[in-house]
Amino acid sequence: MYAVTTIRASATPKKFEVTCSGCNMRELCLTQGMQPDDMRLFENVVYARRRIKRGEALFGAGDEFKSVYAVRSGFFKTRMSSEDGREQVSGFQMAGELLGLDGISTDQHSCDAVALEDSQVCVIPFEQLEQLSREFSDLQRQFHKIMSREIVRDQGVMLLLGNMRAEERLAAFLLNLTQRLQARGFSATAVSLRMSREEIASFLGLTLGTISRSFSKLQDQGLLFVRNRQIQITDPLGLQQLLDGAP
Amino acid sequence: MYAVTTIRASATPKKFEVTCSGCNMRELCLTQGMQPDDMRLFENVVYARRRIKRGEALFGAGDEFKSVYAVRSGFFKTRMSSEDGREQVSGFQMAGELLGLDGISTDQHSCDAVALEDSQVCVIPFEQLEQLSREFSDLQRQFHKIMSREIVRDQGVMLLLGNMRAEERLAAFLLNLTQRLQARGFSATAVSLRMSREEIASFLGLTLGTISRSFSKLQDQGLLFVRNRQIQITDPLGLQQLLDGAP
DNA sequence: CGTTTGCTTGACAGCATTCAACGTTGGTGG
DNA sequence: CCACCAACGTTGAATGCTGTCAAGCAAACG
Repeated sequence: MYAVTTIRASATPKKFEVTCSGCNMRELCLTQGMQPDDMRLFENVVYARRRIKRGEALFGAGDEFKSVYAVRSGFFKTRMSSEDGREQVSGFQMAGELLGLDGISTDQHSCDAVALEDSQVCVIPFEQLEQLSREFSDLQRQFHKIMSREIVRDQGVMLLLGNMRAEERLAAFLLNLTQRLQARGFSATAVSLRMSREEIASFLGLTLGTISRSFSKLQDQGLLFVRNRQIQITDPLGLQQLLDGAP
Repeated sequence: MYAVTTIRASATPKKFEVTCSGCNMRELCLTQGMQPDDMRLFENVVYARRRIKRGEALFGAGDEFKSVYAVRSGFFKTRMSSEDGREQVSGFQMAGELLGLDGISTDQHSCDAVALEDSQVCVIPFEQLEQLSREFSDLQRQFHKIMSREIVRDQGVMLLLGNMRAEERLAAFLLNLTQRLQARGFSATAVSLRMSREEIASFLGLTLGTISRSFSKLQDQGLLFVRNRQIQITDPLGLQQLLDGAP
């Protein structure tokens, strides 16, 4: 169905000059709500960065779990597969979001994380994260919130996959994407998709053809303009109403 | 689609004599891997129990989040809904499993937890859980593993909802159920379902009719016997192969 | 014993998949 | 700079799975 081959990024972490306190994602990341002094200590733990080239994997299913990762720049997808080889994109991650939380449960990652464009992540060794979060309750609380948010997010996707039809799924996907982009200072109406139609399809439990058709239909309804991976949302409320009101 | 009415259980926590160290679910619960001495301290936090009658809610979406709950006996479903009223069962929980983790992210529960039979839960005040897990790394680690396991579980459901056809979904559901029951000392082949066909359908993103048909088909294939809510699995490997091999 | 609820089954319609053909884009090398 | 190729995306037609609706039945409950 999808290519199983996975190119691994070189595992060499590099040290950069950027700090958590100086990071413009700090209010969306683990450090949210931390005291400046505590953050200084946290920076001693999160000193390593890793560059991941487009198409390379940050980690793969089965890899030993040692760290979680905060996306510093770029864009990722996570992809899981069942024993028989069925694959599915389980999420898309952008700057400020955490990757690797799946690995805690078994000390092994259960999905692949692949960069959709050249990216950079902060490496957060998990042992040390746990240790620090034993000392700083702000950090502990924020970490728990992030894990919980991931649970709630996944359940939202379950609702989407279980209840919505193709157009609604795509609308929900686009709205979610634009909301997250907006929180990062980007336009809420002009989106440049980083993922292929096939990846969107996989994430939404549909096929490439259905996604393409759904884009066309949303465009015919005057809700957006599609030009390759450039999406111009002309009627955000209309998109939203696709989900709220009666179909 | 589904009834929205939710009867709330009386909020009176009761104290029982049973301790964590004496609980037969201790190896499946938060206390797994804890030292006996630490467990004693933990018991001072987890002193309250709540009885929930069949059909009553342990908590509901929007309720303030104060505690997580460990199922001591009985059986629950969690149910979420989107703004427009679409509902979906997001999971079924049995003894030893944790409820309420969704509430951490926003300090409000985002789903309902409803007892499918008369049940009993241990109330674990979250503030105190965080405090204790700052002192005991075993507890901290176990809690993180449980949250991570929930993430992985949800992603497994996403894969099911996104990729499988009706019979496969039902097979996967039954296998998952029997595995969990087996881990609790019950038979892996004789299952007494606690949920209705409609609840199974909602969980699997299907309709009541399709579930009923799928049960009949699995029975016709000689994989199991259905008699109301009593399921006798006669060919567990065959069920498993439904998922592994080519459909 | 009657009523209600839950479940099964049939017929039909609809939405998404499948398969295939065609068009477009972007990258590569001449 | 252009030509070519491969990957990606769009669209059409036919198939098939699942949803919908309704009828009938069984089980549970009072």
